Amino acid sequence: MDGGGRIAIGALSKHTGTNIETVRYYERVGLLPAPARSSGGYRLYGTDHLKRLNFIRRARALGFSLAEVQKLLTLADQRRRPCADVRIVAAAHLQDVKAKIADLRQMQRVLKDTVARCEAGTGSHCPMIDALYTDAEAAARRPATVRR
Amino acid sequence: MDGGGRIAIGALSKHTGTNIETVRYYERVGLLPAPARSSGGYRLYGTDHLKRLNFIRRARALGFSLAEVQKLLTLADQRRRPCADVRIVAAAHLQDVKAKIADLRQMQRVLKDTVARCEAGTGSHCPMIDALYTDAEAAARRPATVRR
DNA sequence: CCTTGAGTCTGGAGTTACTACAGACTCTAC
DNA sequence: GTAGAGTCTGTAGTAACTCCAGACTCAAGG
Repeated sequence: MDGGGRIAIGALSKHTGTNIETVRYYERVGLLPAPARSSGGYRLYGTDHLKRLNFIRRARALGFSLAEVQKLLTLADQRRRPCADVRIVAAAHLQDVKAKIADLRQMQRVLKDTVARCEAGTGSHCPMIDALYTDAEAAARRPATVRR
Repeated sequence: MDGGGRIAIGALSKHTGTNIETVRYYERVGLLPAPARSSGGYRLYGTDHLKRLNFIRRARALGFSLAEVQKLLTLADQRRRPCADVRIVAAAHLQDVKAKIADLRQMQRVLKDTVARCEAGTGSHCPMIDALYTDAEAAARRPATVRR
């Protein structure tokens, strides 16, 4: 059970839906252990790599940063009751997600309003541009946790 | 009315809540026009710069990318009815924001569930770790438009 | 006039999480 | 043995800043 699947990087990539370059990137930054190599230097992965990579992808899909994924993996690696620690990481991330949703909803509200005024307006100037030039009220107030 | 406020970068930075480095960055990438200089090479800004920088910050606070801000500024600069064009940019961005909210809500749901199971669980293994190792159902399904 | 301390200058590197090459090499099947 | 697909390394690019070093400027006080 030490994983002897012996698959090349392309197969691993396909099985996990991960870009080949991304797999190598994960290895470079230490998320995925360096696999065995063929005589010619090809990476050969086992089932343990497959599992670990799936773990990473799922955590990423839930919005965990690579640093958080690293933490979770470390916790998962040590058998003895990491559950409380895991919960701390996950709960913190959940708070993050909540804050982002709140921010985005605020954006959405202002955007909707302004676009609506834009559609209604028949004047010579644009309500959207006006808002950006002169409103302090709507935007620019909050730090905005969400980055693009 | 061609803006002769003559303030240095630090003052501009304070007035707009923008980092000094960010102001220079905006100039470098062409969002903010290069201001006049003092004899010693200090940047000297006028009220037009102040207005433009405020525009940029408000648009950014609404989640517009710098490329979008660039577009909006160009549209704002040309007097003749850019409102329809502005609305196109803003509406597209609004769709973006909506999609991100949907994604984040999905994340939030799964995270909440799993954290809750984590809190309830008294067994020896962690439901969060389990989910990441074995669930295909919850995560990894959607491409996730939101990046951190 | 000189000094001092805060402000500003430039250029370059670092951040996150990848993605995209180029040019060389390997592997497999025929 | 050769063709074609797969893989290798290393480097550079993306977005939107942020930070740093080392040099220079500016305004006020003595």
